[in-house]
Amino acid sequence: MKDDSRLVMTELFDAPKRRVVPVLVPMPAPTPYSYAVPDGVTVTPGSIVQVPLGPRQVVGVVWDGPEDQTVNPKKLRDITKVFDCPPLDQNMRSFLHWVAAYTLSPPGYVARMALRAPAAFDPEPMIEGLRFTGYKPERITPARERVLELAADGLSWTKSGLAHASGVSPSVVDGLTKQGAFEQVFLPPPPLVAPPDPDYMVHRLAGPQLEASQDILATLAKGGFSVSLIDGVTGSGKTEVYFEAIAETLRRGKQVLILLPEIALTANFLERFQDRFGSKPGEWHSDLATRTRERVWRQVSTGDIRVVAGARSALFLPFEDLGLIIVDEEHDPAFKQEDRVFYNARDMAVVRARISGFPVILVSATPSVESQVNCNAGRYHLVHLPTRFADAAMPDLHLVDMRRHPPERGGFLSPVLVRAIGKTVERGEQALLFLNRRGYAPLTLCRVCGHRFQCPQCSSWLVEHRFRNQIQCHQCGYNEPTPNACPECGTLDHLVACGPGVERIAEEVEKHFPDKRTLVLSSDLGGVKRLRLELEAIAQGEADIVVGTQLVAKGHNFPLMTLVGIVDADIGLSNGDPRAAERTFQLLSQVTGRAGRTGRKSHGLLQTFQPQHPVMQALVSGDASAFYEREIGERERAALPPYGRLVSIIVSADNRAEAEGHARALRLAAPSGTDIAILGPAEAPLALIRGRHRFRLLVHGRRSSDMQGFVRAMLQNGPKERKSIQVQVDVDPQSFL
DNA sequence: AGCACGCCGACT
DNA sequence: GTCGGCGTGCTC
Repeated sequence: MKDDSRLVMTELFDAPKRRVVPVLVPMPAPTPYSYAVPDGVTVTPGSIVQVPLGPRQVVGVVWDGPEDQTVNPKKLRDITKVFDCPPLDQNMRSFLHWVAAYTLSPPGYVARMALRAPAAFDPEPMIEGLRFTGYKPERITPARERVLELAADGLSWTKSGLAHASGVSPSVVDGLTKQGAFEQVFLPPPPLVAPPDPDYMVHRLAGPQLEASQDILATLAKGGFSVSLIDGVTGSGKTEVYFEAIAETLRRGKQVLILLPEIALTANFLERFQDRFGSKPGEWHSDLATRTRERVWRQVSTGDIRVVAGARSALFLPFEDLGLIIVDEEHDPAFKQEDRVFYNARDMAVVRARISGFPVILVSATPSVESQVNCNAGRYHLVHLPTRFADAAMPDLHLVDMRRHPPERGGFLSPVLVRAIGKTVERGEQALLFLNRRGYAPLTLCRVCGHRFQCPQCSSWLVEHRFRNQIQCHQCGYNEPTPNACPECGTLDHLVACGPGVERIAEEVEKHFPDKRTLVLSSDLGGVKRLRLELEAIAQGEADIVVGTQLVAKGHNFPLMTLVGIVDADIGLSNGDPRAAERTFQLLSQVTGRAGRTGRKSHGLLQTFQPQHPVMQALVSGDASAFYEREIGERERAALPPYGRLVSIIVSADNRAEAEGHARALRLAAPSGTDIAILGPAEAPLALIRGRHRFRLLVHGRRSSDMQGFVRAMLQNGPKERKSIQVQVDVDPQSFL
């Protein structure tokens, strides 16, 4: 016994004092974990390290702050490895910290978003190359001759490059190497993209475009943090304006990030960039090959890539020296991430810029109401581009009152629209019909017994798809072959399709114009390749009438399109979403903006049952200011009840079903009359839109019973820390700005 | 998040 | 008698 205690004492006194640092690991712990730093290893806050976590090795970031004294020293494990790459700098760490606090997410998850490149943390390996030694083997064949001719300049070649360039097989080069004609050299890996040249092809701007760009450049010249919103109609040249801001930032030696909704990150955009800057930007999006992703990450962190065009996750790349963020299509809901860490990349871009002290430019033809409010309040600087440039006129938009001009029985197109299509195609121009509904008909029922086809998994309606001869659930993906008998009463051939989808509209169009070429554009017909081919074909004039879903709204230009018909402008206006009107306005503006870029006169016809609706009025008048005023007022009125009752509860859940389970539990637990809004953190700014310091609560809890108890207690006592559930209260993000 | 442990229902 | 469902707990 005595010996034992002596042993313990000895260990206590003699154990070398290991340096301990906090490390953020990719798991939902509320604080960093502590790890020991082995002798001879140096780390600083921001160092990217590999550490053991349970049975596996994970990537983490050495974090700021003192080590956690409470952790049992026996549990401490050593850092396995420090990666040879630039540590995340102070600004980046502050940003990650802020995002974690604001989105109420575990900091380890947020950090992981910055480390989404499995093997990028060690330097790229050198490329093996060959260089001519000056020695010519005695046996020279014609193939060898060609190789040596090329290599005679003494520059380094890769084996495959040299073989390819001289038109021989790599084994010829191998042979020459064996003979001693080449020595092995190591070359630094080539950059993914050449550095962009800010003065490669300067656009000559004029009129409102020039004024807008001077305005933006003046803001940039002041230096430091700022937010500008470029508000300009489709075709007004917004891109050229922000390209000037990019050029100026590049001249100052800083990196630039262009955030785009994933779908807008097209070859077309990259080419426009290349035309202006002489090389393509680095790309960052979800279907990048792993290898490319790693190289982009690496070269962004070392500063080799100067401009990145990327989807929302590009915001978390570790730029070496970022100096400008552009958020194009800033109103687009694709900037919201709604799993794990909930954030809106547009807002987090503003925060990243604020922390690092550089400008942000938001860009949209139809700004979000939030950004409009921020402009009105003077927080954001508004740059207005009111007109299209050159000969591109805005299309003339008109409403078709469906009560006065009803379609033929069984049809969905009013005679007014049918006539307009006829005139357009007779002139040899194209017409686009927009309907945001895939398939043939959104609902099928039995005429005999009234049975409605419903999804067995999730109870939404099954949508008939005639092209595929299937009925599908658009919610969960369930599908089965289209039946011809009613499963309820067994009656044959008495199933009736209710309402239109794009396929049904195409059928109606073909009936009216049997000798014209009608094409359906819908996301469920083939992959990206086929879609690209079809878009190309349309641009070449190989279709007369195109019937399309939402995907026609984005990016692609159809030069011959002079008529856009909105089959049902009212869709989506009454679905309970507080942003329904805003979304409809944005979507329809985008779709109608597809027409009229040709210099020819172009038209848009919007079929509606509500011609007086503010959205319709805003669209046809071309003046959205009254609409925005009204929307802002509506948000005010819809604002959640005052603090003291529940304001909003942001539920952290694994998936949507689970979140809805929590919502049900909350409604059960709360006394009747209590308003409960369940919002994701990405939605929270909606409730906070006027910048009032309302409180927001988060319940981190996974069990409905806990939630019920929590809600009861909170309604009695007011929000405060409880031991079984973490409650965080934080304030309006605007107070940060 | 992953992963292990542990306790009850249907089957090689 | 085992295989495997997911509820619970743990990782510095």
